[in-house]
Amino acid sequence: MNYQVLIVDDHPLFRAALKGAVAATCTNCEFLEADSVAGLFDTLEQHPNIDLLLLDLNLPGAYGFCALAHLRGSHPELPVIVVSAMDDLRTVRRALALGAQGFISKSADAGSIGRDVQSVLRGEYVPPVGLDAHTEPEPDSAALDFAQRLAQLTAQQFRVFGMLCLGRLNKHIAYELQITEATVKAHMTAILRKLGAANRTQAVLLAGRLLLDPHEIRAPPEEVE
Amino acid sequence: MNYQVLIVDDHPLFRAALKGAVAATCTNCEFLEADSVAGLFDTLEQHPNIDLLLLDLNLPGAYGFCALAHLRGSHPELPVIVVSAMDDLRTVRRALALGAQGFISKSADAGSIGRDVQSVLRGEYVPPVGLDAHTEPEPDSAALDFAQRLAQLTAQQFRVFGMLCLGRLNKHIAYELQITEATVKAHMTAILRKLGAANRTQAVLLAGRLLLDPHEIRAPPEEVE
DNA sequence: GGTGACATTCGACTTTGGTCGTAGATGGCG
DNA sequence: CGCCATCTACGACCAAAGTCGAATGTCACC
Repeated sequence: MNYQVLIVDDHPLFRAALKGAVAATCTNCEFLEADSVAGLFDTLEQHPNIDLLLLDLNLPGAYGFCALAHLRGSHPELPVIVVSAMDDLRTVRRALALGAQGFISKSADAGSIGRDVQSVLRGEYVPPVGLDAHTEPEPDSAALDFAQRLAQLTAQQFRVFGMLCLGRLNKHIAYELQITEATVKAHMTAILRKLGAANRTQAVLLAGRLLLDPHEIRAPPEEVE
Repeated sequence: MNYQVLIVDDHPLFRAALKGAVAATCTNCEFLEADSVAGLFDTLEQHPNIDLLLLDLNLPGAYGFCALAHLRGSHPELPVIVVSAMDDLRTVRRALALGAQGFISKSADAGSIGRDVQSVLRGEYVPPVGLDAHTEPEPDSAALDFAQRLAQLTAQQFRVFGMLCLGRLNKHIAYELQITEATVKAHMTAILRKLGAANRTQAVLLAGRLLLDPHEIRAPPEEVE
């Protein structure tokens, strides 16, 4: 029985390196690749039996933790290992708090990466530095609340949300998704309701909670919903 | 000849502590206080001869580095010392890159605070840990570019910008500032032009550059201006 | 096969946002 | 003083955003 592992990173060389590191210790692994958030969700639709996802945090589209948050809602059974160049304690803690099953620093060596992947595949991964996603105090309840709201979005709504976070007009979004502007607006209304925002500007500000350094920000938008 | 020192922090106790620390080593200092960004600029208008500003980064209104950026444009002659609970190297570097004359960690003791303030008042402040704002490599050119754009805003435009960053409607902003919605829209048009944004959503996304951890974000809004 | 829940799509309508032109107020400068 | 630049303010006009109701399709479940 083969494992199907999906590697998502925008850097082809790094995807190859990751693949090599995992293949060295996991002889029965089959690999899939994606280089963007859109490609990630497309691949998940076409291959519903993927066993593990290796997800880079710095993907084109500036979703940051948003993609992870939505993954937890749309594919709750799929284990995700976050791969990131940023590996400070706060980033690790947030990734685990948002539902990642593991965290791999991009500066880790191939051996430990292979071992960690194996651990997650067997369901026995233990986060480093004594972290425990479940007993740790919640680092930022506002961010977690927003993550749960993001998880409620449907696939199409999340695509719209992604382009909203790029500052696109409804017209552009409609063109990209090959639908009418009226439909985009309908999705937008649903998105705003689910995210608890009064308009798209507030939605973007809220999304900042999953991108921001929480120590640098305060006073979220008031009068929400 | 007395120095006029303006202390801006939302915590009254901490303002008092700062005042005490400075007064201990600076016997000819006169103190002014403000607890918000609005109060800061109001005070600056009423007292044009202030010699030094102690500015907390975590002020109500989520301006983050935006207030500092605008200060550099609207009051280029006024020295600013940033006071912050966050004192990691990146935060210090960014504050100095954005034009702060000094940086004081909130965990510093009264003696060193007094000494640093004296140094800045005499124009001979040297940033800690071997940092030099001028020879350091620019940490984030996109953020610096946006800071320069922010510096071009007029006082009233910056007030509008502040409420924009809270997700307010033009109607609310008009009510707060006691002007017509038409006027707010005119200011908004000027703001968008100066910031290089196509609409308010992009303006908020751009503002994120001065609030965000730059390592966590990528892919700024495209098709700007 | 029927039924209910929900995703997706869209059009008509209202509200909000943004541009343009304009006018008064202010303040420096020759 | 007259002149120019700038800030502030406003109304009229058009574009974008957002709401509501409704049609279609899908899937699970009885």
